[in-house]
Amino acid sequence: MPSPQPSPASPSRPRLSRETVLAAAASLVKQHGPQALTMRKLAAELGTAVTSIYWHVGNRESLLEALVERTVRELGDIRPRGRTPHARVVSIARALRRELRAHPHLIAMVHERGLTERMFLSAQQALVHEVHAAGLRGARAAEAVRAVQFSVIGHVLVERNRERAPVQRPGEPELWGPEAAEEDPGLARALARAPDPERVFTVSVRALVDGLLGLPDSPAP
Amino acid sequence: MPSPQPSPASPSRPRLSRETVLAAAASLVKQHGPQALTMRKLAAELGTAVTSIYWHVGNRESLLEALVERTVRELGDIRPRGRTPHARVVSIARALRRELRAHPHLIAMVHERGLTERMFLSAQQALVHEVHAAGLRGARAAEAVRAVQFSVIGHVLVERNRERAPVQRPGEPELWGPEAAEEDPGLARALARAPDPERVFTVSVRALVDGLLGLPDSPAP
DNA sequence: ACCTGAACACCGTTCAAGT
DNA sequence: ACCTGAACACCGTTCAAGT
Repeated sequence: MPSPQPSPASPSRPRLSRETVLAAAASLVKQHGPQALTMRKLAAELGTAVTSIYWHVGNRESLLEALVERTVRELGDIRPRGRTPHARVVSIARALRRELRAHPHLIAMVHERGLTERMFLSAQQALVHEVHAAGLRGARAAEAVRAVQFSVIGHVLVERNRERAPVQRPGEPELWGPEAAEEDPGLARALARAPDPERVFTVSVRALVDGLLGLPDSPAP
Repeated sequence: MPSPQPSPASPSRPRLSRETVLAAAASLVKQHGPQALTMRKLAAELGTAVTSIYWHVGNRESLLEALVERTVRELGDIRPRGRTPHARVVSIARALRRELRAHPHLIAMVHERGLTERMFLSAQQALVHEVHAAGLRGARAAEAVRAVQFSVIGHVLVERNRERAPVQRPGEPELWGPEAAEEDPGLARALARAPDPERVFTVSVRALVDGLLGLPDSPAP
């Protein structure tokens, strides 16, 4: 036994492992998005031959799948805040949005790979609890939970798309010039500005929860 | 002048034009999505050399852009139905959803290319009208319009993603087994079933509009 | 058990050359 | 004005061969 660990081509590099590959891949995705993760760039990053990666992770698709699975597991629990069910549901929605936005590239990847339900399990259970507290039961409760869930995912997807394509042509300013809504200049001004996604989200969720649970100052039906 | 139109390599094929290229590209996208539109497949479809396409449309990206622009122009006007502003806003939202779903591959493409505002102009003006009729003005009216707009786009995006990845793992049935919510078996049953997107959409939009305009049977604030 | 290079079948795009 | 093939720089993946 001349050497316990026969040195590979580049002796300084530590042995390749599934973990190393996943870590490097995660860093590439985090920095430049999934489309920037090519097997060849990844190999270059790791200082190995492209084909070595295949030994450890199978192929590109299962590499991405493993990445997604890992991120979903890392997603934190949701802690509702507030006194009324209304306030607590809104707080869950906001927390959900924050978590999703913290992993911008991964939302779409999770969705495409069918892991959305697992990703939302913790939030879903929290929502069930609050919706119950608000007096909803059975199918109606389920509908309320799913309405909130869909809305949050939808908003985050819209926001992501907007961020990727910030330049809007023709552009709302031109569409909502002073003559367009002369009877309500305040509205025209508001629509001419770029929307504040945070604000749109909050307004929407509040209104949605109002509609689902009954208005905050009115008793549940 | 031996021949008024010197025949190309394949004499049966009519002369290539920007229109022909766009039509063939549109058909490819409609059938198999944007990722199936490769310049080489398109050339094969048209019976030309790949490079001929570049002469007519520049490159792949501007080809897709032209496609999107054309679809946006084709999008029909929205005709609100119903007696109350509430009903009419809901009808606009449903019409919007139907139009978007009629061009499944193009929603994302429109969004990525920043044409969403133009695409929504007609609907936005209809929404402004209804929201005015409901008594909202200025910034509040603008918020309501945008809340509806974001929600519809969001829902359609979520639905599209779900359709592309119909298999959910672990799967809600396993997550919502009988013991999970024993105190409300109706809820557990409802959540164990796959959601009906149409139903979730309707419930969400109704609740959202309730919250934005005031409940349908209560006066506007 | 792990790593390698060569090879295959794909991409989008450029360019000089044809008519 | 329009069309062409050759060439370039990229992909993901397979495979036989090395240690």
